[in-house]
Parts: sequence; C-alpha cells; structure tokens
Amino acid sequence: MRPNKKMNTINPTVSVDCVVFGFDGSDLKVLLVQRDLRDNLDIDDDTLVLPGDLIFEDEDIQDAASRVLLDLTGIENLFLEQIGAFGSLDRLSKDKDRVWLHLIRPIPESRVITIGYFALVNIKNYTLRPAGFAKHVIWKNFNEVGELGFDHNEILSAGITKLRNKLYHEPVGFKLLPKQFPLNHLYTLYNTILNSRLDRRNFLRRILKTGFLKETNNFQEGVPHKPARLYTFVEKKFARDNNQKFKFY
Amino acid sequence: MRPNKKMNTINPTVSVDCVVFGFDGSDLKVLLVQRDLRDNLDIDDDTLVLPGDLIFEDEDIQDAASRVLLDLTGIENLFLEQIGAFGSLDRLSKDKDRVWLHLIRPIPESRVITIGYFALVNIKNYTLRPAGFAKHVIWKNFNEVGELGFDHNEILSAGITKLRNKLYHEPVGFKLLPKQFPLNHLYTLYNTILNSRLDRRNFLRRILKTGFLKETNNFQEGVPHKPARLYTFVEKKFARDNNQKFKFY
DNA sequence: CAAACTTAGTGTAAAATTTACACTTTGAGA
DNA sequence: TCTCAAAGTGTAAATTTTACACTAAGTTTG
Repeated sequence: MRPNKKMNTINPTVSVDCVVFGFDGSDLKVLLVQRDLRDNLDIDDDTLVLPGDLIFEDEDIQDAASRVLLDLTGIENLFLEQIGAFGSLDRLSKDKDRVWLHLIRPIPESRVITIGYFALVNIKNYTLRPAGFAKHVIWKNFNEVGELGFDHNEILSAGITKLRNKLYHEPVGFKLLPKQFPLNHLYTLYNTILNSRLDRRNFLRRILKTGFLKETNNFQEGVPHKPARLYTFVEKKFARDNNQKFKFY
Repeated sequence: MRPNKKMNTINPTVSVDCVVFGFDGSDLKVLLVQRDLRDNLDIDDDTLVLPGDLIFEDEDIQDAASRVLLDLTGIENLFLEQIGAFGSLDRLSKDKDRVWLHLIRPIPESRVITIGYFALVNIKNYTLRPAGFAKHVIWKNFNEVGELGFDHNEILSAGITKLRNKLYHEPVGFKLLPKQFPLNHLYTLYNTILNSRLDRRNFLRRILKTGFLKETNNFQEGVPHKPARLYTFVEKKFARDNNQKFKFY
C-alpha cells in the first residue's frame, strides 16, 4: 500500500474529458456541457465543452471518468475506453477558457494534462442531470458541433475516429441501441456514423453472418408500416470469439 | 501565452515511458534500461525498465519522450506515437520500485501518471549511450523480456499490440529496416513480429501491389548465395494515399 | 572446374468473398 | 379494399484470397 496518500485531494495537473456518443435513431449525438456562470457572476460564457474534471490524487483515471459521467447522467458501469492523453502546452490558453479556469479552479494557471475517454450509451436509458457548474447538459448532433472550449475539438475528433475504427472490427454499434432493435436501426446507425450508404442487403447478410445477432419473437410496435422483427446482441458469443477478426460492414 | 510558467521545473506527477522496437534481421528487439545503483550506493537492483522520465512543467509530453530517447540513443526526429496513459494507483508500489524511487525522485511517493510512447527505429543507425542512472541501455529480444519494473510489462504489451495492428494497415515495417533492403528481410520481419509463417509468394505479391516499394539496381553484397535485389520504400506515395486502406500481409 | 548448396525469383487454378442489383410481402392507415 | 412504407429476400459476375513447387543464379567446397 502507498503510505502518505492524500485521500480526496485534487490533483491539479491531471484531468479527464469524456467523449460520449449516443444515437437517437437518426443522428449521432455527443454529450456536451455548457459553461454558465451568469446566475452567479454575470459572466457571459456559454461555451460548450466535453464533460470532464480534475482527478483526485487517490483516484484511478478511468474511475474519474466514470465519476464525471455518473454525476451527469446517472450511468454506472458504462462502456468506457481510453482515447489517449492530450498535453499540449497551449491547450488551456484561449482567453475565454482562462477566465473560466480562474473562476472555478484552485490553481487556474496550472499546466494540466487531460486523458480523453470514450463512451457509448443508449441515449434513452438516461436522464441528463446538470451537476456543479455544468448548468446545461445536452445531447448535441455530432455534425452540428461548433468550436468547443479548450482543446476539446481535438479530443472529439480522436473520439469519432476511434468510434469509426471500432465499428469495423468490434460489435460496438449495439451499445448505442436498446436491448432489442430492428436490423434497420443498426443499418441506419452504421450509415450515419460512417457517412456512408452501404448496400442494405449486403449489410444485413454480413451482420447476421457474424453470429452476434439473435432474432427474437418480438416485433416493432406503433410503426405505420410492416413491423420489423427485433434482434438482440449475443454478448457471450462475442467474448468467446474475442480474438478473431470480424468485419462488421 | 501562459504567464507564471515555471521553466524547467519538473512536474512530479506525469512521466513518459517509451516502447522502442528494433529489428536485427532475425529478432524483434526492445530498448530497455537497467537500473543500477551499485556503484553509488551498493544497492543491488538490476531490474529492467522502459526508458522514461518525469516531464518538465513547460514541456510537451511528446517532446519529453523525444528528449528521453535522444539522451539514450542520440536519435532525433524519430517515428514516435502515443500509446496511451497509464494511471493505476498501484503502478509504482512494488517494493523494489519504491526503493529506487526514494533514491532518485524528488517526491518519491507522488502519484505519477505515465504516458506511453511507441517508436520504431533501424537498430543499426544508433549507438546506445547510457545516461543518468540508466547505466546500461540494451536491446533485448522481445521474446526474452521478463518481469520489468513498475507497470512496464503492461505498457510493453500495449506497445506490441499497437505494432501488430499498425503492421497490418500502415507501411511501418520499413522504419525498422535500412533505407535499402531485400524483400526477404521484410518478409522475415513480418513473420517475426506477427509470430506467423505467411506464404512467401503471396506476401511478396501483396506487398509489391501496394505500390510502396520501388526496386533499385542494387543487390545484396557479401552473402554466400545469390544476392537479392534491394528495394526502397516510396515515402511520397504513402503520404498521398494516406487515407485509403491497405493491407500489408 | 564441377558439383553441391542456398536463397532468389516466379504462375496458376480453385475456393472464397465481395459486389451489384430489384421485386414481392406484409401490416397500418385512410 | 386500396394505398403507402418499409420489411424481407437471391443470384450471378467480379474480385480477392489461398494453396502450392520448381527453376535460376551466385557462392562455396572439394
């Protein structure tokens, strides 16, 4: 055991920032928080940023990412993977960002290295809950994300690249959908994320051939057309074949 | 510009560690340093670790990795990519590691997050030069690496995974070879790194089809058999086709 | 200088995968 | 019962991948 550890002391030099993707059936969404000090300080700053925070001295970095997301969404045990470390010297040096840091950080001029994390959630499972200075937590269309605070556009960009690569090799699309879903939702999801228009029949054949999908006896309800059969993802089968390479589109 | 920055002050909470791969014609090698305080302090510790160091407050993390490798090998401008951040709470807590840290670190019990970097070099281009407490800098056969200090086996393991993935998608094998090389050296390199025995003719056909290789009019010298034609890697062509997907084996 | 040795260098046919492509079925809603 | 919208389904051609073995050329040895 490490002696002298400082329980719950903030580490002012390392933070985490999370790129959380969701899918609403037609658009890819990113979880963002809007900085807002107007109520407290009449500071006019509505910059959007990725959810993130400094870590505690005695906190695993991935746990820190989990904590941030738990606060904002109530999600526990979500799918979370590291993107990488971002440590440019100028990453906190935009004027608006520095004003913000001076208002909320104990050591506002500290050089901070941030570790980016990547999460996929089923958007309908969670209710966003503003926490701390994050007055507004929103799902923003990925395509409509403008300039974010700090170096968060760079982190987001690394996140979307990771998502696209994973989609090819691993069965991760399912994490963005409900437990049971019609195949066309999966198809739309792939096309949306990849900016593509895959051949529908070939896609369905391939995705079924992977063996990770099991048909259920349930069908869509409330749709004004023929209801599609719902499928589920077979988690166990993936664990077993984990080291093989599959193609998902 | 950030005011109040502390030039050349060490940041005691963030370090870099480098996984440097080389290839000697038949084996994959990793650059390791041997801790040795026997001359100074009669401490018996010959543990091998990855080359690494704490970063400076005002130093970009990748620059820190470059600096460490420049010190050890004299290499500048080498191919360097981030592996990721490693931040387990117990990563510095092995007994021997703690003794070592107490002897060389200003704040030995500090919680340190390390950023892993990945490099590929042509082993013959450089002469290893011991620096600081790294009395012995060695190329170790990857297959013969035992238990390293700290969490360095974990970092190395992430490094080899990255190497194997890159080998598939990007023309990186060349970075481990001299400017001009016979195709069979490339073939051996792939087989060694991937622990495979690829079909030789199919491999050669494929690697040539990528268009990244150009034949020269030079041939091997001093070999006791028919000398093979030497090839070079066409760097420009890769830059141009960078966003396409290629298969390299 | 001839024979033996070692690696270089080369092609093809069968199998598997990928691609392109369009119509019928089904249930809901009017 | 008619219309609408998406569901569901097959095949043939093209391409890619795979499996497989002998001859050529230069070096060394006797």
